[in-house]
Amino acid sequence: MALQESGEMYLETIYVLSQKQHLVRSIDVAEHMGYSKPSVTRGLSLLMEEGLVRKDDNKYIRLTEAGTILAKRIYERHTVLSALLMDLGVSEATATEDACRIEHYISDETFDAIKAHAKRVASEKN
Amino acid sequence: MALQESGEMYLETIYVLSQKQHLVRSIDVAEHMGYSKPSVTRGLSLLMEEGLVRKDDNKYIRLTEAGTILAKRIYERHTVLSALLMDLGVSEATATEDACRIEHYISDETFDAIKAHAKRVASEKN
DNA sequence: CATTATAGTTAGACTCCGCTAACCTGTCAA
DNA sequence: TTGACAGGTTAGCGGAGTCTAACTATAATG
Repeated sequence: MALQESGEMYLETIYVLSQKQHLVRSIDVAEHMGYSKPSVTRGLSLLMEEGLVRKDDNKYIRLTEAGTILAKRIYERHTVLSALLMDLGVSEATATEDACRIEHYISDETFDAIKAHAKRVASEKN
Repeated sequence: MALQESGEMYLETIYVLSQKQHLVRSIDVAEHMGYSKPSVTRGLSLLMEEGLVRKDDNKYIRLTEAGTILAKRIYERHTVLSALLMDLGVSEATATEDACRIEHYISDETFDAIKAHAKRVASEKN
C-alpha cells in the first residue's frame, strides 16, 4: 500500500539528517520531529517492514535503495514547493512549513507542472 | 479546537450542495463524498456540537452563520488553488482533485500570496 | 392494510499514529 | 565495581475517522 504522510515524513527526516551527520539514530529522528522515542520505534518498524529503512548492528538508521528513491522524491517536492511559495512572496518560514504539509498531497502531474514553472522562472532571471 | 481536514470537507460539501439544491440531506452528503451513512451522521454530529451545522425538524442540513463563514473560506481556497494549478498547466480534473486536499493545509499567508498572484495574472490578461 | 424502500441512527469494530510508563542494555565516570 | 545516564524497546492507551450490521421511522405502493 502507498505510504501515508507519517511514513513519508520519517523517510524525509532520515534523508535530511543523513545528509548532515552520516550517522542517524532513532533519538535524532525523534528530536528532529518532536516525537517521543516509542513513536519513532514504531514508525520506523513499519518502514523496515516495507523495506524502505534498515538498522545496522549498532542501531544506526539507513535508508534502503527503495527508501532513498522515495525520500529524494519527497524532498524534491519539498524544495520545489517552497521555492514556488517564496516566488509568490511567502516568507521562507511559512513556505517551508506549508511545503512540508502540501508535499504529501500533490499528484505527479501537479508536481511536474510546478517544476516546469520553476524552470521558466529560473531561465527568465538569466 | 481547530477543524480537521475531515470536518472541513463536510462543511465544504454541504456548502457546495446547498448551492445547487437548497435542501441537503445526510444521504446527499454521503453520496457526494463517497462515505457511508453512519460516517456522515457521526461527522455532522461533531460539527453540530461545534455550532457549525444544524438540522431542522425534517433533518435537512443547514450551515449556521459560523459554519457558512468557514465553508466559504475553505471553498475560496479550493477555487483559488485549482485556478493556480490550472494556470500552471495542470488539467482541470487533477487541479480540482489536488486542490481538494491541499486546501486544508495552507496557511493564511500562503493563501493570500496565491490570491495576490491570481489577481496579477488576471490583470495581465486584460 | 401490509409490504417494501428510503433515510437516519446506534453500536461496535478497526486502522493510523500519536502518547506515557516501564523496562532493558550498554557506556562511562566516580 | 557500581551507579547513573542515554538510547532503544515493549506494552498498552486514546483520539480521529472510517466501516458494517442491525435497528427505527417514515413514506410510497400494491
